[in-house]
Amino acid sequence: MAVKPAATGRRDRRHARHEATRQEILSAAWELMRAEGVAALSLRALARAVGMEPQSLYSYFASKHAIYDAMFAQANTELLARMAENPEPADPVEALRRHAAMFAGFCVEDPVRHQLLFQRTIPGFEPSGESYALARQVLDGTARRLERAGLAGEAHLEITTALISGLISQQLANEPGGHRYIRHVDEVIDMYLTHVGRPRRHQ
Amino acid sequence: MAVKPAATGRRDRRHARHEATRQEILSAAWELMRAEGVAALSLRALARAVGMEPQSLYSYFASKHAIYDAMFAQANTELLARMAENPEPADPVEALRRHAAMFAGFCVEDPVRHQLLFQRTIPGFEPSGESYALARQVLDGTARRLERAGLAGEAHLEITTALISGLISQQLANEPGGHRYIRHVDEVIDMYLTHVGRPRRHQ
DNA sequence: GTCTATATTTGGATAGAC
DNA sequence: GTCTATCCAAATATAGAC
Repeated sequence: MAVKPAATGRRDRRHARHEATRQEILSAAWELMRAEGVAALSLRALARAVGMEPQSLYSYFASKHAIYDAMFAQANTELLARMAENPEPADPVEALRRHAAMFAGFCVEDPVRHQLLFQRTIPGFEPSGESYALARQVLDGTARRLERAGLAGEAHLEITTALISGLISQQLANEPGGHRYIRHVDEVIDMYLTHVGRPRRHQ
Repeated sequence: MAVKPAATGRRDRRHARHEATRQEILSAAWELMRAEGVAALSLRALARAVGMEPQSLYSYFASKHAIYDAMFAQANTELLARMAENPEPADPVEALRRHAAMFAGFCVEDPVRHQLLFQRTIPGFEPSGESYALARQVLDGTARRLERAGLAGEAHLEITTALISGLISQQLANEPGGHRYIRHVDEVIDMYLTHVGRPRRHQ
């Protein structure tokens, strides 16, 4: 449907402003969550943080779950960007190690984000199909790297993600901010490679 | 302080009745949690479940957190009992495998209990010192079995618990009720034993 | 797009009669 | 120990004026 250029420009500007406010709200939501915990996010506190009345948030998000969903999508997009910019060495095993290290770093640098993405602890929240597709893309990226390192198939994906996510969750639970557990990520990957008969000493 | 036998008997009966009601409340709380989720427990619903007014619960527990704490202690006590009754073979490696299998089974058989015990997702809830001591006992039992299998020291405890709990949490997140992940518990233990130079093939 | 006003539900907790 | 009555605070969400 065609519109007059002038009207389009005005509409674009309005749209851009709307988007900017949305982002502002999401930023404040992340900050609040980090301070108070994932479950403690409330529309009241969020509105106060951005200088609005709680009701005005409904001009930007249809519900509280819509905010969670936008955050879920945002976090997955950020992770996909990290994956894209993370150098992928020609050596597939080294690439796998780098990927795992990047992933672990991403998870532990923001516990609240990790909780939102990988633990399903918010009662009643289910990511939308659109947002879930992003999460799926992340998993596909991991699967591709595993395949290249000779670990094709669901079973390898399941076990390796379980082992690495075990290190991550223990790190977050017992020593947030540290690296006592996740420093063993490379070791665990090599251990698994050796275990399945693709020995490859850690360099 | 001495009391008359008759009075003592009456007090004991009263005390027993009080204890029984407490247990009834806790049972209902577990049931509700399993149905609605850990975070969704409310005093109103709990009271309705046991046929009381919400306010009457305060005769049995000082607060909602006190209920969580009692449940936390109860679950740890149950786990300690399982550990005690679980046969401990003379062979320390086999004993370790059995222990891990029992632990994994305990965790996945009740996701809500697992969440209460091992994920800290209830905002503001911290187990009391008394309850925490029980959790500590559980960990000590694991450490003792690791030591006997030649895995003394904090590092081995950290890594093995991370790996096994990774399998458990993936199991609960992706296939609750199944065993696609936890069936690899023995394999992971053997893999780790081999990795640290205590090779011991799975029987 | 933002506000005021308000609806509705729910939460945890206390006081005091019985 | 249990109830009625209540409090207070907070939650999400809607209607309608401006």
